[in-house]
Amino acid sequence: MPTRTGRPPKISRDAILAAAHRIVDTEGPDALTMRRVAREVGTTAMALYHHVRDKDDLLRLLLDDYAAGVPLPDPVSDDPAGRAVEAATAMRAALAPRPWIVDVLRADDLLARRALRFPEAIIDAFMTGGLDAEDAVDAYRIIWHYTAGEISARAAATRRRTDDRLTYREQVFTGLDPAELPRLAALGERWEELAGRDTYDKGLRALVHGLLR
Amino acid sequence: MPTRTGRPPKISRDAILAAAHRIVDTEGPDALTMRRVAREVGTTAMALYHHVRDKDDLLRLLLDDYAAGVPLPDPVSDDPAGRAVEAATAMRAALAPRPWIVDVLRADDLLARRALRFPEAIIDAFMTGGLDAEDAVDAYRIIWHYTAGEISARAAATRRRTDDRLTYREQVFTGLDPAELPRLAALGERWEELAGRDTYDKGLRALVHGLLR
DNA sequence: GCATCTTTTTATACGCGTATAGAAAGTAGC
DNA sequence: GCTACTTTCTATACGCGTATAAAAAGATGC
Repeated sequence: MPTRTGRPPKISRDAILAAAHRIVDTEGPDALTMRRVAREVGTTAMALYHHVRDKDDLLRLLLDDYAAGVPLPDPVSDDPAGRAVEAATAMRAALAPRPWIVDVLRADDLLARRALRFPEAIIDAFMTGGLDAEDAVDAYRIIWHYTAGEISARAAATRRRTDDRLTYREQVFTGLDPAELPRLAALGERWEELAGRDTYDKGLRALVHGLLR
Repeated sequence: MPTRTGRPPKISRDAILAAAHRIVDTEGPDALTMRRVAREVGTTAMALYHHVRDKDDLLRLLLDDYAAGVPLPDPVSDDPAGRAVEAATAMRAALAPRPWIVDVLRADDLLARRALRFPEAIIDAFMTGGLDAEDAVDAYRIIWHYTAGEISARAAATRRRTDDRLTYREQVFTGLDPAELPRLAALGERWEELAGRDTYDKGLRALVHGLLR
């Protein structure tokens, strides 16, 4: 008997998700608060908690929806290393504009249901390259850690820059003792410029090469 | 004339830092709130803001103190790759038990003043290995991204595990379609076990090898 | 001694995530 | 029609980081 008992719901998880998508799209991820979502669906913040476990849960659902829409391009290279690089690059390209996703997923190695194409492709590339299953999973997780670290560093740096703190790094780098820190002292003010470079691809290739060796 | 005008301070930055250290040491980083620190030094939360810019600033100062006490062991290897691996491993060992540091420093490539020994040693190893200054800085930043990503993933996973969500990953991995995701479907429940492994060293060596190639 | 200026401290307030308690609105058994 | 039971929603509250405004407490110039 599938009859439902209890007070009939005024809102649904889908409605919550739709509202959340609207808010993120139009006002950015910072605007996504439980109260804001509640207002959007015409209820109170606490009512949401009967449909999602907590805000993290909501973000995970949001990401899963989002991931479903991101295509994994067909591989171009035919060597395993090239395919691993391609898949990881696609994964990073999908995530980089939405660093909040990384903050949500850090713990879970990008394990959102509808994002699994990315790990699948990377693990497959490594196994094709001769690694056994365990080593391929290790390789994937290593690449994930690198990717997550790079994206969230980049996001934090951008946030910082829009704030104020151009000065903090300069502060750290002024008046270094060349006797104690010769390399850094020699770099001096160049750090600021060098630290702005996008090194993802370089690191990724080094990683893939080293892992397939 | 170094005479001070204005209302004499009741508290000092040093007192705030000392209190913060006490709190983190005895109650953990989650207990470190501005109000808690204020109570510890016998004042109100807002009074702290005349001595530190914001909570992030406080955390950075805290980290700087902490970094001063962590030794960088003398190198054992004499090849550059070995020295880079040693320095990075020491850096990670210093940070891993205190993942909150990584959250604070993500944007700044571990640029706390008194932690500069670590980048110095890593950049030096790479330059000794034949890279020019720019490539060595790139190499350091790549290693930092990897290290930061690994530490914060590990920390988030641990937090997750102490919570509840043993189930989330299982959820994602049940009922995969072997036609669509053959590699992952074949792994099945083994993921949980494989994802627990510590792959830092493996990735680090791959990275260093790839970067010095 | 008193007004002025500067620095620091306090008071109050906002929106955040979410814990807790209880009210509301249905179905089911009698 | 009444009571029990279940589910959902609402009200209230807590501690968080911190913005803003006002008060306090000293030095300085007259």
